[in-house]
Order: sequence, then structure tokens, then C-alpha cells
Amino acid sequence: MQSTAGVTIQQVAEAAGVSASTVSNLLNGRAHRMQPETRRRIEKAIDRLGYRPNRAARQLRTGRTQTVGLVVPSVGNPFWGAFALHLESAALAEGYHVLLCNSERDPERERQYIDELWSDGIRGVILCSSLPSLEHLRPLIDRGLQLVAFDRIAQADDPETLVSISIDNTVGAQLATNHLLELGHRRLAFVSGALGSINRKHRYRGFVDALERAGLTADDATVWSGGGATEQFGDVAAAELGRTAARELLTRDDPPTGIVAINDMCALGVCRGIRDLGRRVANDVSVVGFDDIVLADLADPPLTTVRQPSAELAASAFAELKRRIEDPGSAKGRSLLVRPELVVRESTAPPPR
Amino acid sequence: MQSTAGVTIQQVAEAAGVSASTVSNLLNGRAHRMQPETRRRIEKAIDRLGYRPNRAARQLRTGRTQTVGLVVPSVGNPFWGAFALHLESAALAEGYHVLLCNSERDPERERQYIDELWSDGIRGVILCSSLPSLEHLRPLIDRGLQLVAFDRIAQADDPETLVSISIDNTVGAQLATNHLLELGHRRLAFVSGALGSINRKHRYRGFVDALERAGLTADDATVWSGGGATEQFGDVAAAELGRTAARELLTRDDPPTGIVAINDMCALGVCRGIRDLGRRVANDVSVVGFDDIVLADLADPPLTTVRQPSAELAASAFAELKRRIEDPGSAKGRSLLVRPELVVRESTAPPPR
DNA sequence: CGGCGCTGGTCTAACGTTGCACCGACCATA
DNA sequence: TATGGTCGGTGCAACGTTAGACCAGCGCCG
Repeated sequence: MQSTAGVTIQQVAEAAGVSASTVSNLLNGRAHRMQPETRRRIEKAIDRLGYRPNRAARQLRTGRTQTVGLVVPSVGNPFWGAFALHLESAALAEGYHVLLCNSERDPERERQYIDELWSDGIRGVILCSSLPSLEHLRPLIDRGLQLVAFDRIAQADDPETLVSISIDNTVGAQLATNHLLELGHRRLAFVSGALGSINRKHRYRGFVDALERAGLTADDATVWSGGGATEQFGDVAAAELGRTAARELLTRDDPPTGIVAINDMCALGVCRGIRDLGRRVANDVSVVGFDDIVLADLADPPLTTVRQPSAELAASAFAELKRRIEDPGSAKGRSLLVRPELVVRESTAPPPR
Repeated sequence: MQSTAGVTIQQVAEAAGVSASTVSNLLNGRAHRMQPETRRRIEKAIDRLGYRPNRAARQLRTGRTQTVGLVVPSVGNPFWGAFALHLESAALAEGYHVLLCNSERDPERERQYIDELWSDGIRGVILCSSLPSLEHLRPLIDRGLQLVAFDRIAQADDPETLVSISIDNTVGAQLATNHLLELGHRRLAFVSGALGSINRKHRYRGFVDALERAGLTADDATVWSGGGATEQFGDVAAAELGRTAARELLTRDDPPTGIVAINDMCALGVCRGIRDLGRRVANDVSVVGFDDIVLADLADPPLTTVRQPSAELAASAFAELKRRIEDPGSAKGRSLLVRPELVVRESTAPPPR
């Protein structure tokens, strides 16, 4: 009873009165090479003994595994939770599994995780941390690790085989910023944690671009980015960060009337901070987020935000990864840049007075 | 370059001029059995070749794996996202990995996932789907699968070895309901998806208990549970469900003034539904949720809710599971029932007039 | 000086699966 | 009656690692 030991293919073979090879043949799509009667006997034996092939043995033998890795900053952020969910669906539909890792945007932790994935025999990973450099993964990439970077556009010194899938963050931030500008706002702020990742840098650039096109300069705007480059903020803390930022920003002289937040969690925190000060979102201060998590629509007021179509992006990312795992020859680098969409809800309005 | 093949212990051994056994000895804490000089040579070789032990082979040989499974309804719900995060931390600290699976509360999918985990060699799983019956997992449990059920108190016909960890959902719901009662509400509603899981049944029971203690009967209250037992609502849809429920409930004759929602996502949906009708949360209708996700505090108004201390619960769950994996002898069933805490914020107030 | 125990290693047999190479029996054809 | 071909199945080596059995050399003691 306490036999944690599994049933082996050998035991099944004995029970069915055949050799292990024959059982293996049945299990690996070579059923046509045996009498229907034999086949039934084996199936019955498998069933009766509750046999499950030992994956470690199988993988050791074949070198293959049907698992891919997913590295996200933190599933504590609902955007990544939803992304993970969608990726899992896409993978499951093709018979793959997903191993989820939270990197907290820490390169060392990320490297360690991917090392582990590698020794698990996993040869394909979807990477969502958007770290500027992939150098810490170079040894594994050189050995044949297939990487799909999500939410991080290609960089000049990236490995040649890298696939990048992302929304166009620069355009997204421009959309958000233009929206505020068109509503008449002139004093804007950009709120983010440390600008340590590529996507964040691009969102910031889009913000600045839009300002300049409107004849303003970045100096006219305030940038609040986590109080210093040294501080690292996880995604869960994003909300708290937004809250602090709002309180700090709005008590300055000449406070901003419109705020672009780095993501929805942060934006929701900003909204909270605004209310902490007894001001009203939209009426007094406009806020626009990024991601369009489920809760953006649920908030009061519902959040204006730049949508990332997470289900579609997850599906593309998986399809791309699968292609390269199954045919490493096709491992040319490429980028897919999806145009984001601004979803206007009620957290934005013309500036007061 | 394209050699997806990993470096083997054999290659390391050759490079270091020793036998594979010696390398293995070093790797498995038997370093004291060799000269410091030998050790250094091996370490250098490992480093130079970028050797990572092949986990499949190791597992095949030892029968051990440092991975546990986590089955949650859906990481799309931030509560489960946060729980997964906390569990991962707890596991990582002890050198374990977590394999995350979203069951969507589907017993068949759950069984299939756990089957897969079993053939991965995983012998310990934390189960969060709270399904009433564990019969679909019986074959594996009989074979030695160690199970910790989270958010699901023990049932009479559960496997004897099952460990249950949960908050006291009945008490939690009583806390929530009493709070509304004490504020003076008399017409209450309970909003949930299908009451298909144990925890939901208990929350419902706590709701009814509290009503009866106050001299009301369940008939005085409205129960909105997903529009029928046949419908299954995933956790992501919880918010949409709450929204629909609120709109439907509040346009009836004699509408409720206080609503207890099955969880925070649902409660946030209810709040949204209330606003859809042009009413105000708290002032017109009070709402209390369950879980205390990060966003509960960020909402406007901040949500009154019953807190589940997710980090502590995750830590206990992992500790318990680890104990049984490492010493299956101690596999006596037991339950841990944590008293929940009501967090009063601003979504509740005395009824209008 | 024979035997003991220690040190620093190596040898070897698994772990469970897979898939190629092989094989005997039977049938059809030349 | 050879020849060859299919059918239905088996034998075996290998995948990379581990841990207990084993061993050679050395110093020391009685």
C-alpha cells in the first residue's frame, strides 16, 4: 500500500503476457503492429494496474520533454496571472505543459530558474521580465535554449535567434499621453517603478515623444520612478508605489493634472492616492494605466488604459516557441510588434477649471 | 553549437581526470572523501563545461524529486496568484519547486493534471479547488500521493491521510453577515457562483446561521448563485457574475440593502453593478467580500472583507506537505482551521433612510 | 612483519523507457 | 520448391546518474 514505487512497463508486460517492447509499441503509436486481441489485453492490464509511464525515464531515453518554461515578474499582478492562464490554455491544446516561475525581475533569480529549467530538460522558455540584457542567459542560449521574449522588443546585442513579441510600448504610451493632451492637460506626470526594463523605458520614451510633439518638453512634466534607480519594486508593490507617488506628486507646487502610470496596478494605486488626499479621479486628476486587467473595468471610476491583448499575445508566443522547439533549424530571430489600443473609460476628463 | 545535448557527468569526469563516481560524490555532499586538490579540479571542469546535472536521470535513479504540485482554480484570480507566489517562496526556501496547474474547478481536468504530476514523479500536491469529493483522485492517493487540501475542510469520506488547511469559512461568513446585521441591515443577499465547492457551501451556511441567530430566516434573504446549478463559473468570470447579480437583485421589488459576496472579485463586480444602476456603494447598498486581495484596499470605496492570511496559510500548507513527503510514515490525517478576520473598510454603512 | 584501519578513489549495477535490429511463421508468387 | 514479403512480436543497448561494494596504498601498532 505504501508503495510509492510506480507500476512499471515490465509489470504491465508480464500481466498481459507480452514483452515490454510490445507495450511500448502500443504506447508510442505503433498499435497497428499487433493483433487487436493483444492490444486489448495490454490495455486491460494497463488499466487494471493503473500504469502511468514514468516521465523521467521516458525523457531520459528520448531527450524530449513536452514542457516549456514561463518566467514572469510576478503572478501577484493580475495581468501576469491572466497571461499565464492563457498561455497554459494554448500549451495544453497542443499537449504541452507550462512551468511557471516568478522572477521578481531579479536577473540572478531568473538565471537560476532557467538553469533549473534547463536541467529539467526544458529547451524552450517564454521570458516576460523584459530585462535590458540577456547576457546572464547567454551560456544556455549558446547551448540551444530557445527563447521567446514577451513585452520586450529586440535589442541590437540580443542573441540572433531571439524571438520578440510585444505590443508597441512607445506607441501605447503616446496614445495614453496624447489622450491626456487632447483633453487639455498640460501638466503631466509619469509614474513608474525603477525604469529597469525595456518596456518601461519605451513607455517612458513614448510619453516624452508625445509631449515634445505637443510642443512641451520633458522638463514640463514630472517623472516619478520609484525614488531612485537602486530601489527595486516587485509588481505587487506597484499599487503601493502608485499610491505613494500620487500623494507626493499632488502636494507639490504646481501639481500635475494628468498622470500616466506604468501599468494598471500602479494606476489603481495612483487613484487610491488621489482619493487619500480628498481629490477626485477624473474630475480633479486624470489617470491612465497600461495593460487593461479585468479590474480596470471594475474600478470606480473605470480606468482608461492601454490594452494588451493578453490572450492573443500568449497564443502567438506559444506558437512561436513551439515552432522553434520542434524545428530548431528555423531559429532565425524575429520580432512581432502589436499595435496597442487605447480603451477610454472614465478615469480621464478635461482638467479642472 | 546546435548541440542541444547536455554536458554529462562523464565528460566532466574526463576533463578533471577522475571517474564519474568521484564527480557524483562531490555533487552529493561527499566532498570530504577527496583531496582538496581533486575537488578543485572537478569544480573547475564543471564550471568550464557549464555542466548541469540531468534531472531526469537523477530522478530516475533516486526516485526522488524536489517538486510539488499546486492546483488552483485559476491564477486569473489575484487571490490565487498571490497564494501561488507565497507558496513558491516557501518552497524555494527549502529547495523545492512548484508546478502550477489551473483546474478551473473541473474534476476531470484536475484528475488529468494530477495524473500528469504523478507520472512526473511528483508525490505531493496542494489542492485548492475545494471539490466536495476526492474520489477522482483515490487511485493515486492509494498509491501514496500526499495531498494537502487548502480552503476545504475535512469531510467524513475523505481519505484518512488527507491534511486540510483552511480558514473557518462558516465563521468568516458569520462575521461578514453579523457586521451587516449590526449596521441595521435586514434585507440581505448572498451572491455566489454555483455552490459547487465545500468552501462555498460553508460560506453560505455561515450566512444562513447568522441570519437565523438574528431571528431572520433564510427566506428573508435572497440567494443568487449563478443562475442554476448547471452553470459553472470560472474564477475570472466571478466579477462579471457579481455585476450581473447586482443589477438583477437591485431591480427587484424590495431589494436587499446589504450583499455578501463569495469572494473579492465577485464583490468588486457587485460594486460595479451597483454603480451601473446609478446607486452608491455603502450609502445605498453595503457590500462585503471574502479573501482580502490587494485590490480590495485599492477599490473605491475600499472593500470591507473577510481576510484570508494567504502568506501564512501558504507557508503552513507547504510545511505540512513537506513533512509528509519526507516522512510518509507520519501520514495521519489532520485539519488546521484558522479563524478569519473581518477587515472593515468603507463599502459597508448603515442602510439608507 | 602481519594485520588493521584509514584515505582517496573506482567499478558496477541498477532506475524505466524506447526504438532499431532482428526473427520465426505464414503466405504468395515464380 | 526456392524466394521474398508481410505480420506480429521480441531482444538489447542505451539515455545520465547514483550509491554501495570494492580496492590499492600507506602508516601504525602489537
